[in-house]
Amino acid sequence: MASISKRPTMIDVARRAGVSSMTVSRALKPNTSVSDGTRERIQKAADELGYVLDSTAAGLSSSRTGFIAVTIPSINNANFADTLRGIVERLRDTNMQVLLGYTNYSTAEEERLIEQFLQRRPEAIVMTGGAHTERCRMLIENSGVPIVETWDLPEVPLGDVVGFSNAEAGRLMVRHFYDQGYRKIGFIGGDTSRDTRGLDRRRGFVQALEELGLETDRLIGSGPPPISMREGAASMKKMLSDWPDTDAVMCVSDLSAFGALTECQRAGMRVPDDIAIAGFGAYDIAEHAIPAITTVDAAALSIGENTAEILLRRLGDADEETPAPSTLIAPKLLARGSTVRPL
Amino acid sequence: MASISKRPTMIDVARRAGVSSMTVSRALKPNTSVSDGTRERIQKAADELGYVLDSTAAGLSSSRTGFIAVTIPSINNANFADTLRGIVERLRDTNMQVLLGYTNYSTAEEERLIEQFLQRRPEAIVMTGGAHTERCRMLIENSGVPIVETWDLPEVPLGDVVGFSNAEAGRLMVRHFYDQGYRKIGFIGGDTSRDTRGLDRRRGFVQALEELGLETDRLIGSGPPPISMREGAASMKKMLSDWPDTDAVMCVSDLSAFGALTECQRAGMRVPDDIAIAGFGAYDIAEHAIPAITTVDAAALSIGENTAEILLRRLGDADEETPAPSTLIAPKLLARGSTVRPL
DNA sequence: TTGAAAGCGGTACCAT
DNA sequence: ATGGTACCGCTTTCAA
Repeated sequence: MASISKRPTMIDVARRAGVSSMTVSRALKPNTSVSDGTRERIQKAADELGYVLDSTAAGLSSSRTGFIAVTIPSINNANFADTLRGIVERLRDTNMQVLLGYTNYSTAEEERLIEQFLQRRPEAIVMTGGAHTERCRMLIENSGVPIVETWDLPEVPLGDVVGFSNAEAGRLMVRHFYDQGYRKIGFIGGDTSRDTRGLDRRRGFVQALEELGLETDRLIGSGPPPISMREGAASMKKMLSDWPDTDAVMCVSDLSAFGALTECQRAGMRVPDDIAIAGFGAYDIAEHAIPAITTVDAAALSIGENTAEILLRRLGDADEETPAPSTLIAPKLLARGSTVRPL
Repeated sequence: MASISKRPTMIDVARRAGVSSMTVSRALKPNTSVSDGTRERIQKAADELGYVLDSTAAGLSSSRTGFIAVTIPSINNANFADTLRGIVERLRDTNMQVLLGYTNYSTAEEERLIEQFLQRRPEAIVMTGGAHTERCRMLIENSGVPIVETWDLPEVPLGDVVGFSNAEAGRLMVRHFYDQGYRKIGFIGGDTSRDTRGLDRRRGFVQALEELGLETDRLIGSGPPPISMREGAASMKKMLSDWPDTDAVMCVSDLSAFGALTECQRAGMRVPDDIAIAGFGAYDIAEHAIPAITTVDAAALSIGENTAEILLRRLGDADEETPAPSTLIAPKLLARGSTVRPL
């Protein structure tokens, strides 16, 4: 076991095993040419000393840090958590590790994080969305680190993209409302540029209303993200007060949709008979609320898995010949009791 | 700007500014003795070259990596996310960075993570709970890295502790039920040793029932964590089928409590008139459900903040004289409509 | 299969 | 206030 003093190094292990430190270095990694006997001896010596590889030194020497930097807007968000999980789980059996940061939906904070991360020499960077400060773009392009942008379809991508059209998600919902016979349709949230994805959903939503020749002024801004149940409830209250005859509302997320739903129920309204409510994100709550909330599933987990796959292809020894394709996810509408009247 | 070739190093900056690399090193950190003029010149040269510090090299040289490793059971859990946020936000203005891993409630996975993290030479490690594999304990003790265990009161702590008694949380709820006149009281979840905190809540719960001379067999196990709405609903179904006269149920978390609540509502039962339901964790959903769900608030955010504070005291240049105290959090019961009958 | 030597890019330490 | 130098612990490279 380790003595009370300094941590043992490869040289200590080498000495104990009667080999050079170079052989120790090899023996500790798979697929290296070290005779079985030597490898065993070295492994034993390392165990006895309680040796632990210093990947800081390894990283400096090899200029491969094994870090993948990932920024998400918020940790406490089931969608981004799922994407992160997809990345982490796909990376588990590699020697890559995720360096996580959350931006709190702020591009300034994102810039700060990226600047910090770049000092760690990550081998790739995964970001949520395509909205970045000018300086952030510059830092990234300057660094030459491969990028994947997710959850969005940036107009000027920094690298690969694994995302979907948020505008399309909004459009899908308008069509669903329309098919169900709703005509006085509103939207809650997605008003601020901090949440560009929410903003895009609202844009697509409004655009689809226009195409159908429907009114487009039933829009309630719920302020800066994260938008949760409280904001959803407050916004619905305002909606009902400003446009009492509204018959369908999409909320920027399922959480705010649940808040809106409870607000309606407190007001004694029946959902969907008096008013239809829908959300976004396919959260658990949407499935379990009574009535269940119609939502759009953007395949958060799959975004993460695809992202990791692309990265491994870029970094790993995988077939470099096939360039990793930008992956376009198709958002799916899940119609449920909060918008569909029982027969 | 950076050329197409290799990243510039301090030596490049030094050359350009006409100083030694040592002076560059100093100039790039605050509170170092470098004349204003020199510092400016160096800063300018660094900017022009697009220089980015390599903290891998810095870490190797100074044996201060700036990493704090943190393991939590699950990313997608508002409680742990809040604790993490408390840590990260307190650390933001320091040069410490969080290295996050999630164990999926598995001590084996925790061991794997810790082993990986130790190679990064973190300056401290924060873990959730006090349950670890033997090997994990050994690795940690061997490493000499300062530890904080959170969300629990381990019998044999590895270092500092910022937590609370989960058993007490269970006891609190039994007393509340009793005060409200409930006598046929059950518990959902917390049956597996993977979630030792849930298990402790259930233990305290059962113990308090015993002390009051009440039946203690209305226990539904909901299987391995994470326990969410679906499991809560299924467990409540079983509870109502096995013990139809149950009049109060605590669930291991607010998410499962919400699932249980919806199950009761689907079954046409009134809450709390026919049955009372309570949860744990003070999630948003507990506040916004109809009726609002009685819960226990364990101050997740504050656990994180306290943890970070302790770490900074241990690592930083702060007053070393006062040894950082183990911080005991008192869980608070929030009584709400799901257990309290209106007058 | 194994080893020797030269860095990787910074910082500690000691001079000046 | 600034510079020189050794060295952090490992891997790359080249030789044997």
